[in-house]
Amino acid sequence: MKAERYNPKDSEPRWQAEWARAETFRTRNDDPRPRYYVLEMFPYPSGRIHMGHVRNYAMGDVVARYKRARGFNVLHPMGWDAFGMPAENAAMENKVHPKEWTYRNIATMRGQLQSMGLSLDWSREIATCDPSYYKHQQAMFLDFLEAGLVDRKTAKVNWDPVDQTVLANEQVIDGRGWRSGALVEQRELTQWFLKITDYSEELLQALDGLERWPDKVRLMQRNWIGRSEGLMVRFALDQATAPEGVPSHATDLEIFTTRPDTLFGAKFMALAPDHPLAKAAAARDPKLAAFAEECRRVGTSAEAIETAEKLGYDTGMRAVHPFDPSWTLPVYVANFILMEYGTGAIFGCPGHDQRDLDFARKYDLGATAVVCPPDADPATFSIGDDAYVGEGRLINSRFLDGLSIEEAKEAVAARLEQETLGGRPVATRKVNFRLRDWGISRQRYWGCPIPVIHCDACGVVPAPRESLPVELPEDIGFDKPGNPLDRHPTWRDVPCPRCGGAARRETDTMDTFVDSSWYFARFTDPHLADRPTDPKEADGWLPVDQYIGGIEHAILHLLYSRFFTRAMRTCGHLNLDEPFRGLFTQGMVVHETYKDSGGRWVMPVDVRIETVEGERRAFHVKTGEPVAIGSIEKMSKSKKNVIDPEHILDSFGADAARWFVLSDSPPERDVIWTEEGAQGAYRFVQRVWRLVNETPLGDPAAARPETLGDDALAVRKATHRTLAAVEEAIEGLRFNVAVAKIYELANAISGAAPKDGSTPAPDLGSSLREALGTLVQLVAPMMPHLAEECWRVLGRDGLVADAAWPAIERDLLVEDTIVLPVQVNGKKRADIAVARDAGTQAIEAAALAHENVQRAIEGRPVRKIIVVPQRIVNVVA
RNA sequence: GGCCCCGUGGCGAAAUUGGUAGACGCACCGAACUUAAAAUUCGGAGCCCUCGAGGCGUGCCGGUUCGAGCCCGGCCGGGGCCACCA
Repeated sequence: MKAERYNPKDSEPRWQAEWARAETFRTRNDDPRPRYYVLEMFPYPSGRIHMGHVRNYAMGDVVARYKRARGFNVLHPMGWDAFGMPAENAAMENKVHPKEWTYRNIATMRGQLQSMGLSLDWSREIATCDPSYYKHQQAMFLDFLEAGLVDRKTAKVNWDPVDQTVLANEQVIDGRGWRSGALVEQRELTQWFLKITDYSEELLQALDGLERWPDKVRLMQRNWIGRSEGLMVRFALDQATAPEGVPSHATDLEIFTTRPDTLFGAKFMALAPDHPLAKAAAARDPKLAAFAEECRRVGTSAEAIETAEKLGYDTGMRAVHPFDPSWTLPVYVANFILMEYGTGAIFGCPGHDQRDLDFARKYDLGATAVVCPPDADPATFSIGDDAYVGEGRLINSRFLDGLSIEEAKEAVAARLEQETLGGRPVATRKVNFRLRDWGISRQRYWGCPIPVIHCDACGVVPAPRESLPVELPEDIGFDKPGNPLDRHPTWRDVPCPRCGGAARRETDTMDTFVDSSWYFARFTDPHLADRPTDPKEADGWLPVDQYIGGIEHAILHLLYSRFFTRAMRTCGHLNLDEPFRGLFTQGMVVHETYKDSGGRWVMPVDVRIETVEGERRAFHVKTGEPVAIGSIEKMSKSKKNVIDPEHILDSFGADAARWFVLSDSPPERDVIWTEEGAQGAYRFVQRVWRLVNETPLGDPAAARPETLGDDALAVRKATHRTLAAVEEAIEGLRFNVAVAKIYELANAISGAAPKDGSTPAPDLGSSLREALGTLVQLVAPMMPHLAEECWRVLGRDGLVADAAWPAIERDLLVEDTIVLPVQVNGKKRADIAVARDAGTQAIEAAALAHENVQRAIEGRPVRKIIVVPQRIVNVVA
């Protein structure tokens, strides 16, 4: 009964059609079973899926199918992060409308994903560029506006003068726009901000509760939020030195410090070039103005920071030390002070801050040690080339001398809080965050319009709710740079909703990160017309039980979503804090690179690998010429080391592709795509098919005999051991381990089956039948089409996709006799077989009786025997 | 500069979380089947040697322990994130 080879090209579309027909993966909100929400980060519709998608969605699909089998009502939806710049770039390059380009790509990619056989509920599909989606986003913007969560303020941005748009920091390369190549300018623009900083403390604290998130991601977010505790201290300005034109109220200079303990080591003050006091001084000092301009020009984005010299300009002003009216400090403007952090001003303590020390050495400002290391002599300790930032006790600090750093911080805060300057306390305790508000204005067309109207008389007026969605106009052109919305008078010019006078729409659109900050909530009830969410459904499904995506979103997308969920809670759209209970960040798919003799990159499809004299060699398939094998890199068009999933799905089928990206590497690590590995996966597809078709099983109607022979029992034990192991591996998202365990079961089955094709004894036959059924079910989450086909061959009812996960017979997991390794002085010398419940004394006796053990002891007295039940015996002699 | 992660056969890796290191796969070697190849099946394989009931072995050095891939300290190498954050 030789079976035909399994043909995925025939089988896969058939089962996909069957699942669609039976609505197998349609999820109903009124299903009473416990809920489980699996979500993979939705794709940007760039044109075609890539291997990263295949890996991401294969993982999510394993979880989704496994949880379905375990009896959960699983929500596993898919959508499109469909707004963004590539659509506009395509419009400019290919004269195709962004909308048309985007929807065409969605159609292509939907087809590709469907050919992967994913257990998705396509009835819940959403695209963020669809007015039925962004309508609600606009409504929520208005909600946030009313709730005080939106701000409008000026901020410095990277401005590309050629493309006439704002660029994100990542889009500025060596000070030039990534598209236009034009020198980027720093511009002050009035922009919309979402007040994520209102939730700084909460977003930080709640990280502790995200136990099923990778520590790495939590740490990255913690650092990004960047909480620091310190003191705001006001230094009086020495009025004799204050230049004219400094506003009379600016009698003091406020700084933020985390090291108030080092106040007696202060040598200078430094201001950001944009600090109001610096600007006022610059107004009367052309040289200072030129210096500040120079600082601005260099900018802070580039990595030139590493090499940038610490530069300062002495304003001539002096600030009075808070603990000594006779002690004044020079006030510099310095290029390394950021206006955005703290107050844009610092006091410099060269002794205990390396940057301050560098600055002080350059301008000869001195350095006094005020913290003495525990092992140093306070009388002689001084600062050399390195600032001292470690623990110690205070010196040279008057009333602080002898205190620890913590005690000194407290003492300084306590005293300065009591003192006043101009009627207000000199110092206040303050928690500072690195996190900034989220600027969402983009000068682009292909994004969600910000629903406000600008009226000369009334100012900023929200678009009336009944006018939503503010839809993007479709009659636009990309022949000129800049935002087409700006050049579209019939769209832009509208009457003011308040006074009826001439007004114009906001032409900025929202950052696309806004779109992806709530899509997971929309999936819970995606066709709701009047509200973004039904809070009952959102609360019922969320938080997402398992979210899977790339580590590149560790900060922005995941932090924005955490903020957005809280903002939505504030506005009554749902009632929870955290969107994602479990987060998994998967690794990339990487590939070798190839170069021909001319140094040109060669695509993997044009390369043939051979082993010549035990060495891997590559040749060009067309010319036959040798090709150099280069390093393994992330798949990229520029290095041409890209494998098109479509090609793989075509030649090996979806099951083999899925199986391969799940095997080998642990899912959080990069997986190397190799032709051999893909073929290996395909071989396993065929092997399972052969096992199911060709393993002789005897009469299918025969009942399993009461007593099993050794070989039949071994098969049953292997089956249930594998079942337990695979279950644990999938629960832990350790798909590579699950794959390995499945191989072991396959090996056990082929090892136990009669080699000559003869009919096995009834006990073995029924054990093998059970083993094959279990194998098919274990394989089903990963290779669903093959599994359905095999399920039918085995004569089982219905779809394996609907079948309940097999129950483990725990009795089969425990052995009556176990083999224990015996060590002598930590080196393994023997194995002994003992009863599972053998007592310590019996085990010790058996161990000592073994001749290998006796020989290793060499007649020395046995000092101690350690018996670890079920594990090991160690004889210490 | 700060913070963090990772180093195990030729390769990807596994190791019940302190208890037999190298499961499983890829590549490789041998055998069977075949006119031949592919496919398939069976078998081999960490390294070293004097081939033994042998020695060595999880980047390197040291420590804790009956016992360390796993814990602690210090190096070396690779990678990531943030980056003048006061």
